[in-house]
Amino acid sequence: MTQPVPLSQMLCFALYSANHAMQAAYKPMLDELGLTYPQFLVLTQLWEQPEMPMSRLAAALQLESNTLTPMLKRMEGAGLVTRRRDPQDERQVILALTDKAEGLRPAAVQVTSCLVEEIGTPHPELMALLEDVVALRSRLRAIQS
Amino acid sequence: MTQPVPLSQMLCFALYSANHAMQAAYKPMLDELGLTYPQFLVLTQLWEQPEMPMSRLAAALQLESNTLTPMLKRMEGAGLVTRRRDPQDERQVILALTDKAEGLRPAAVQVTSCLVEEIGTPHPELMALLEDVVALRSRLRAIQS
DNA sequence: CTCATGTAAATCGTGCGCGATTAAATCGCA
DNA sequence: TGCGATTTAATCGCGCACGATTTACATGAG
Repeated sequence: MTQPVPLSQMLCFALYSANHAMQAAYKPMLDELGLTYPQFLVLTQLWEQPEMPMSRLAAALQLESNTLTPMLKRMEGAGLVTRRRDPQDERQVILALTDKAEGLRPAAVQVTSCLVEEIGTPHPELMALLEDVVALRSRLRAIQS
Repeated sequence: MTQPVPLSQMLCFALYSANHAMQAAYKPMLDELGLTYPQFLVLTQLWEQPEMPMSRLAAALQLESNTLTPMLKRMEGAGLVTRRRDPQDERQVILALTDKAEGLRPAAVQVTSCLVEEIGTPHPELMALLEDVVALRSRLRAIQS
């Protein structure tokens, strides 16, 4: 059974390329806000809760300090977040949204709803797909092999 | 309507993080073959058709020369592919699999079927998810905004 | 034949992701 | 109280992705 499965029928490639297509679809709108796609995801989390330790953000995004530290420094440089050490535990860095980032929130919400509209798939179907993708992610994370 | 949708309910983040989880699940097995995840996708295409111009590979993976050229040079250095100019059209680069890369094919097929097993989702459900993700990708590519 | 047009790859710069390591602060236990 | 173990960020190196530009080659209209 060394029968080749073509790339077009591999779930891993479908995810890979759909993710790229999603980023490409967001790109023109995020460009206008001066955000990269990962930065947009970070802000989405912080718009939910505007102050949190970096460890919490890392858990939410499933990213580590080697990715987040430089990214958050760029965002700090862009005036989107502030970073300060927790006085109670100097190991931790507390992130907080700036007013500038708060100001981007309505536009960002528009970006997503605009994109959902452009995709054109009925909302219930999108939610069903969301659940399936989240379930797959859970099973993948459970592997650890 | 600037109501925030939480990150956990955004399809874009589900795709983003599921893609990362997929790459992480493949990683230990690809490490043993000495392949990165994108290199594995390139080989999957070339196992289907062991010789093709770079432009064709680029179309299949939806990547461009600025990504593929350095990656294929690394793969050439690793003895996985050969690169030569098309004598009929010196602009084009013809890629071909080496025997070494052909030799990896059975192991690679095992990798994927092993992973499908570990995920544990019934095959029909995986195929249904594949179709849904592919359909989403099509709609995203159609946007162009 | 010539030159403008077009096309395929390569190059350059920037921003992720992530493995591996390091540095600093805290914790826990004798 | 002191000291090893743990935790949290930061740092370093490398390999994608991708926008923008450049170079080499091919093509076609005049």
